[in-house]
Amino acid sequence: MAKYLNEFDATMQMIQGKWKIMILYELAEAGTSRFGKLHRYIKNVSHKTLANQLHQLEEDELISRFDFQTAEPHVEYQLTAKGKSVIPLLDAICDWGDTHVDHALIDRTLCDE
Amino acid sequence: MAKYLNEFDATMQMIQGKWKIMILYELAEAGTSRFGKLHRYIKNVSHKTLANQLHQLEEDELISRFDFQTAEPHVEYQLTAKGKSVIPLLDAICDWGDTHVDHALIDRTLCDE
DNA sequence: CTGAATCCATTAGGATACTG
DNA sequence: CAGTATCCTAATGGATTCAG
Repeated sequence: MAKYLNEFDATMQMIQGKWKIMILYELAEAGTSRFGKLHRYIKNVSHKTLANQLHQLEEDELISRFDFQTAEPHVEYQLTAKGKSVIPLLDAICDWGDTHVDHALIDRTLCDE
Repeated sequence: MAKYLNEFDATMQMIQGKWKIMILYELAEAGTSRFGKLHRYIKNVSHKTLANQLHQLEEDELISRFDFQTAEPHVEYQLTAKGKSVIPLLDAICDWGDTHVDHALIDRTLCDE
């Protein structure tokens, strides 16, 4: 059981972060994306914070980063196998919220898009 | 999709907290427990923090609190139906970690019991 | 375009002491 | 026993600026 608790914490560490789910979902949909594209897609995220969250996701091996090494900087991000495997778990968390969370409480801050 | 993201955040809010999973798992096993018993079961948690987390879980309606109103203070906590429904989700998070998290990284801080 | 560095506000959680 | 109040530290994330 103590073993499981550590794995719970480790998993939570990987997926918690204000914008991580949006990054993961966007990469799951688009397949691949660049820093600027993610920044435009995820409105309201600060430049620094997006860089931080991408770096954490990369450290946890949920996403991979490929630098094209051209004169004009060009970096692409995509899900790793591990990253793809976590998507159904995120879906499960959303689904539980869908049926158990009071919707009146969460209709306040829809992404302004 | 934005809808789902809000439900993800709402769910994460409910289950994130350093000791919440231990509280929920203990109540799931024991059925009911008192403040002091939880404090003895969950080693290392501070008095104040345990009180905080119990209060949050109660606000989110994952647990219920019954005060016996006797001379000698006596309060019992137990899972609500909503609280019971979240246990399989917590299990799913643990299970994902079990198969996808590097065990070398999490064997450091087993609960010292 | 990508990203690192600095400064700042907010929050979670621990230590401790106090109340009924 | 159960809970509250105060003080303190560490970590998260935003605003902004600098660099390659």
